[in-house]
Amino acid sequence: MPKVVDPEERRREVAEAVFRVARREGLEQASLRNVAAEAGLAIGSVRHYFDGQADIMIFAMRYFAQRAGERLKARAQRLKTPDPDAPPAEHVAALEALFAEVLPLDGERREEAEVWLTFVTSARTHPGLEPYATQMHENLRGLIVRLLQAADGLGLLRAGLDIEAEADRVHVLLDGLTMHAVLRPAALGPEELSAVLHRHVTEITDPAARR
Amino acid sequence: MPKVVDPEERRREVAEAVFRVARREGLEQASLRNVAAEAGLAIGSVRHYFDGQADIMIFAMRYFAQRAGERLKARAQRLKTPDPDAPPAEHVAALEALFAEVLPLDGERREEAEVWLTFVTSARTHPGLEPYATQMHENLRGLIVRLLQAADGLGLLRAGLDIEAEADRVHVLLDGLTMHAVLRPAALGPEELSAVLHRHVTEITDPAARR
DNA sequence: TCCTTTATAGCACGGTCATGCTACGTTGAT
DNA sequence: ATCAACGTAGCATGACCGTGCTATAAAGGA
Repeated sequence: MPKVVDPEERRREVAEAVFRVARREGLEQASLRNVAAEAGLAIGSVRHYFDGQADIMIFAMRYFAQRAGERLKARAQRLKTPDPDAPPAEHVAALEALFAEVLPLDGERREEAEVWLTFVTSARTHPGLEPYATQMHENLRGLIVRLLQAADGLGLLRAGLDIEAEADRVHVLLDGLTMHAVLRPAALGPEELSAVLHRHVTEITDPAARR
Repeated sequence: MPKVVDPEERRREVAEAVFRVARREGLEQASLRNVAAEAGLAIGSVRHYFDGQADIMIFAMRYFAQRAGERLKARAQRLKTPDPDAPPAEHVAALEALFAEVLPLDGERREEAEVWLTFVTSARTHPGLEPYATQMHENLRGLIVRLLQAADGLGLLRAGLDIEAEADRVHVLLDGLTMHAVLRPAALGPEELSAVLHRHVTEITDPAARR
């Protein structure tokens, strides 16, 4: 055999090329030819690792969803403060920081958000991609619910809040912020994103817990 | 001449065909051929009214943005209660109803929202469409600011709110709701949309104004 | 050394695309 | 009745697309 290559690694490299093309020119330009050129591979080589163009798309989105899910979990783990004796204000700050993790506040996450928006909107008319859009959606929504439940358990939230309804509101707010950051970066920069999130977290938490 | 036809009307019919194709199969399928077939016209006929495919796209989005802007204005006009003696609770309800006007709560607005999302996301990688995406964005944002200022003038809002920041939050919330309604209709139906909006309006308005 | 396996490369085909150009009716004014 | 203007239709071209298929090169076990 030739160079001894990890096939899965190659597929991931191709997927990264898909991401770059999709960010730069849109997913509809992620043709076999364009992707191969972007990856620096011959068209025949790419086809050695995929059944066809549809296969590339599906792999790329599955890979993206899986990676995004793992990062989400890792960040949640890292920021989870298991210290029940910390002052409530710290818990509130930790909650806000966790929500902020999914916002495109730096270049890397901004790029990730561009790919995310491209994929989830394209999934509406590409049935093969839909399962992964659903998976990402439910991953985030599940995390939000768990965080709000934990916060409520610590008495951080305003009294009488409907957790499920508030989760909807936070979810919609975070995705709306991400969408605006991607589509209108001049109008909604990192500071504005953080400001809106801060305002929202402040409003759903108990004033007594913030002191 | 043959049938005596209003050219502008013809262009609008073609644009409607673009909307239908974009909703059903995505904007990337809105080729000259597909659009002509959808409009029930010969490909040569369509080309008689447009310079080319790019011209069709730009006209379609401009037409969409213009129509959406007019509907927005008309709805705002219709619902604007110029009666300063009405009880505050009615004013709050009117504010919420106005925000609800932009949400895809029925089939027609749902279809409109699908086209909207397709266009604004596509505009990111189609420079010719960007001006109209900006226009729609600023139309909505401007309306929200004016409504919040009017509400604040009537003393409906909580004390100490930053109108501009709150406008960002409402804007992001409305667009996030619309996006979720389009992409995940099963998870976020009309009732959930209304519930989230109601919760939000309740939270930014003065409790005293709601009685 | 040879030969099987695997990576890489690319040709050829049929299809769709946008578009330049030509041709054909149809219509209404002269 | 004639003809210029305009709507309609479609052919020809060249580009890009996905994909079936074949060919070459490299590597490691026999």
